[in-house]
Amino acid sequence: MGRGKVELKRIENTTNRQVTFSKRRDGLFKKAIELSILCDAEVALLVFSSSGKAYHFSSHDMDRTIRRYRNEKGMHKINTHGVRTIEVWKNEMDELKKAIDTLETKHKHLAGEDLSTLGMKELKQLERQLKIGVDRVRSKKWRLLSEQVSLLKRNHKTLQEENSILQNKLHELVSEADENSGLDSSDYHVIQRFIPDGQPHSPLNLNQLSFPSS
Amino acid sequence: MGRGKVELKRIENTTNRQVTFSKRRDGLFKKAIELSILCDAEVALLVFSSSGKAYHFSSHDMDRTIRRYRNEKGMHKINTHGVRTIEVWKNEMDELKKAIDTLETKHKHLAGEDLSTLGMKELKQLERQLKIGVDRVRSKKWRLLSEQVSLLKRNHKTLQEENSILQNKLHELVSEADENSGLDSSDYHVIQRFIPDGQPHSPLNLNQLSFPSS
DNA sequence: AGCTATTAATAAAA
DNA sequence: TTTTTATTAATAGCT
Repeated sequence: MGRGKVELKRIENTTNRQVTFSKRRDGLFKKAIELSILCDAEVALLVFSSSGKAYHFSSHDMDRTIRRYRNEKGMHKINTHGVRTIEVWKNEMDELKKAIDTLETKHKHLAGEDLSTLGMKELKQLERQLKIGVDRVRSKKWRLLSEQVSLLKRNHKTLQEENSILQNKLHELVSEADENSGLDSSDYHVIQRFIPDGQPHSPLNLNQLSFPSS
Repeated sequence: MGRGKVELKRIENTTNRQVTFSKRRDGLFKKAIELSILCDAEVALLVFSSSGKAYHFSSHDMDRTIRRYRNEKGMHKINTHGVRTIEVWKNEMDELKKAIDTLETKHKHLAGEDLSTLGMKELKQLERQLKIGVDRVRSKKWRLLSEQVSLLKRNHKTLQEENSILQNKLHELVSEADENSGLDSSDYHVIQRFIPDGQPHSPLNLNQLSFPSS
């Protein structure tokens, strides 16, 4: 793809070789990038010119890709060096640290901090996410509250029933006493004061209930 | 270089993507080999397909090239100060993992997931946090939008000014021509068509503007 | 996997 | 180095 074919062997003319290196290096990196994007592949490329200059590309994280490569090979020959073990540990640590960084950044964004790097698109997405979060938290709060209320109602009903039974029994006792031992009406009224009238104490600790403000 | 151009973005059709991967992968490795031979360069290439299969090439020794890369980056970590025991490493790892767990849990809570372990108090706090986040994101969005709008306005004003200057000049020219060479009224109307009437093209690329939906 | 119509890369020249 | 141009090489869409 030029004005003539080229043999696959070292270009002896130095200038020519350098020019060709520049062009083909650019082409190679372009192709590497295209492959990684078009085909969703993980690609890492390292190039050193004969003069010693370094060029590199990695679609993901270079260390991660190298690690992945080493793991592939490592399956074959486990721990021949012993040094590798430490390398592996280090790599794992690096990954964990990176994961933490990512999470912390996300967390800050969700808290509305460090937003200066975000564009309108990201901000909109973030707001959507936050709204979903708020909605879910609210619905969970509501569910909790409903449970507590229905528990209260059940309890209340039970108490009312118990209460009316107690009232009836008390009335019976008062009537019996009235008939059998002739107490006067003032005594009756004293006893009446101890009969609750439909507002019993609740055994529920009301401090455990807290109502959402919205 | 095919029967049509291809956008630089992930190929969505799976079959197509796999076929393209095979072809371009072969092409990429061929190019890498050619570069290393023709230009006497040290090249290392690692590729993982999206399905996880590994492919690699290195003109010299892979580990040597990776080492060279790490040296360039100054990645040579100083491991000279004392030998760390495995216990210490483990502890550090565990701490990092714990930190990740904590962050992930928080993250889920902010997304409104896994709320079952939370009580009303925590839910209220969470909601408050989320609201703060939403407010901040919204205000950031608003600031961005305002900037975009004021940019637009400035631009618009400039254009209007330019426009009226141009219109005046055009009118002057038309008047002169009218007086000096006695054009009839039909000619004048032809010229009139080229006088813009206050709705100039904007040099701003309006696609760069995105307005929040709320 | 092969086969072409096309596009992309690039060798040589300027 | 960079640009241009003539050729060769790579490959996208089909079969």
